[in-house]
Amino acid sequence: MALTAWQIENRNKIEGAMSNEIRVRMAPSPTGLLHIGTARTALYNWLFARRHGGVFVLRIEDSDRTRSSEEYVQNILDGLRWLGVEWDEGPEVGGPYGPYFQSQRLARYHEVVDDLLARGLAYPCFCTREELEQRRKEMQKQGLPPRYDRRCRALSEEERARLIEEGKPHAIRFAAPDEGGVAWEDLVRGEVQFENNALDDFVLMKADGFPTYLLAVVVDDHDMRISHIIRGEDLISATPRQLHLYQAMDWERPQFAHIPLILAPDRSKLSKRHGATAISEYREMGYLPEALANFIALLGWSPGDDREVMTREEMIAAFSLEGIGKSGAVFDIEKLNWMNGVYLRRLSPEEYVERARPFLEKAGLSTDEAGMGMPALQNDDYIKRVLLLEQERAKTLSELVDLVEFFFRRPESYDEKGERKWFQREGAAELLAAAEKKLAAVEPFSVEQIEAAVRGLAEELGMKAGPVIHTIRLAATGRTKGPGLFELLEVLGREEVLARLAAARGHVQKAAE
RNA sequence: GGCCCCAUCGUCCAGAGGCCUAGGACACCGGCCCUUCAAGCCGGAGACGGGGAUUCGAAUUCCCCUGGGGCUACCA
Repeated sequence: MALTAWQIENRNKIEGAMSNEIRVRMAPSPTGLLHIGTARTALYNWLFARRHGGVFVLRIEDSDRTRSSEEYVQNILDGLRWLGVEWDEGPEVGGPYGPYFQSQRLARYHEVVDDLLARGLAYPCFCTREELEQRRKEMQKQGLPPRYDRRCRALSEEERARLIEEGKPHAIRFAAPDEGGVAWEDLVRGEVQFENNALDDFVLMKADGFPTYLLAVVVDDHDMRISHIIRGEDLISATPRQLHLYQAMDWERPQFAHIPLILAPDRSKLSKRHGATAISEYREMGYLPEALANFIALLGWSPGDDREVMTREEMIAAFSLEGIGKSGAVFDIEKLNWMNGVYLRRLSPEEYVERARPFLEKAGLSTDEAGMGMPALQNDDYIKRVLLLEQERAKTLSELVDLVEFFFRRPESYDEKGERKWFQREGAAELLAAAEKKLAAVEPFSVEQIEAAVRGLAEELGMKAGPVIHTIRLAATGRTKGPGLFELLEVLGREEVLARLAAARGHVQKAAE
């Protein structure tokens, strides 16, 4: 761990001589999967940096030793990259202000704490968790705000030395001012102020030698020369304490912008119990990253006009902190579905197929395992044609699996309502038999020829085209909805179509007995 | 409970004193198109939480109430 105060001061003097450049950061803690809300905050920071030609830093706040995990770090990195939120400095890309993991910056936090300790702005606290917990309960019972009673602040130097000598575990607390107040000009909310007497002597360094969030963010944001802190509203109450630290260290404080939270339909903070909250889950559900990013960007921000579907470049050009609203936004998956559909339809055929294919493969639909006994159908071209027939209907990539399943598996049953309507009709079996015969003779087996044949058949039978089409559709797919019948039959291929019609005819006859 | 934040259609946004008989989008309803479903197009219903104040004039400013939310850890 190479960071020392001297090095940092020196470096800042050299590099920072005149860099009031915009530097923002996202500082997730790897204690869970990348959350929708975290991702949106990252996006806003990224957009802000790009808009102003600044730098976007990613820093991993793994100062909670017990809850952080490598697996989550990877999930966060992957999720951000997938969304197209690339960081200029941070894990795996490095940068001049690293390391970008708080667990690797321990010496620096101790350095700061020692400085505070030496100046009497911090003190060791020997209270145990249990003691603290009990006192908190008592205070609450008495209707008092549960603040630390500062008893260790009153300890004499001798007592402190003795307890430390004894090896008694202790945390380090900040000696917070109890008079006056703090205020800052929040870039989205305007002036926000707090009274100091509502704050208590918060912990800077835990007994395990790891910094708390409050200490680590301030030190890192300062060391990494962060100019703007754009973060969730849930951290608004952490701000006054951070401000006190900046003041204690005599560091220039950054600008703050607290963005509203993303809410669940019941208007509470979006959490696991409301369903999918992780970016990776949306990825698996088949949402396109550009659609998801576009959608979450609009949750709390607007370009100022009525534009909604926007490219990355348009968003960058239009982004501003003024465009961020103050109230929480409910995550409406219905609208996401719509927007994802828009993006899906706008994809070029090639790109669309490329993105959709993995979902079919995962479902086993493009392999022999599908067990359809249709080896000829497993080729590349077939999959492409199948996928293309559903491009305008799909809302998500994973939904495609169901939409397209009948192309890989013969129907084992038929849609109930459809069966009643089309199969239980007078002459249904005969109709299917006639269709078989007719389609057997179609040459070539193309959309145009198939259409001509089917319409011709209807005419010969003295029927309208509709019923004939619907009956054949049900026989060939087992369903009442889907792509245009002629297109669908062409892709399925003559052999398979005839087999399915025959099977359906058998089914109808059997049911009639 | 205490501290802090917020408040326009069901939802996401526009609206920064007269342009608002409040605009767009999703969802919803109806119609068109059509072999179904989707897509697309056309139309409809749908909101300024309440009360004061300022002003010639308020969705827009101020105050109060109400409602919602966040925080209140040796988590971040």
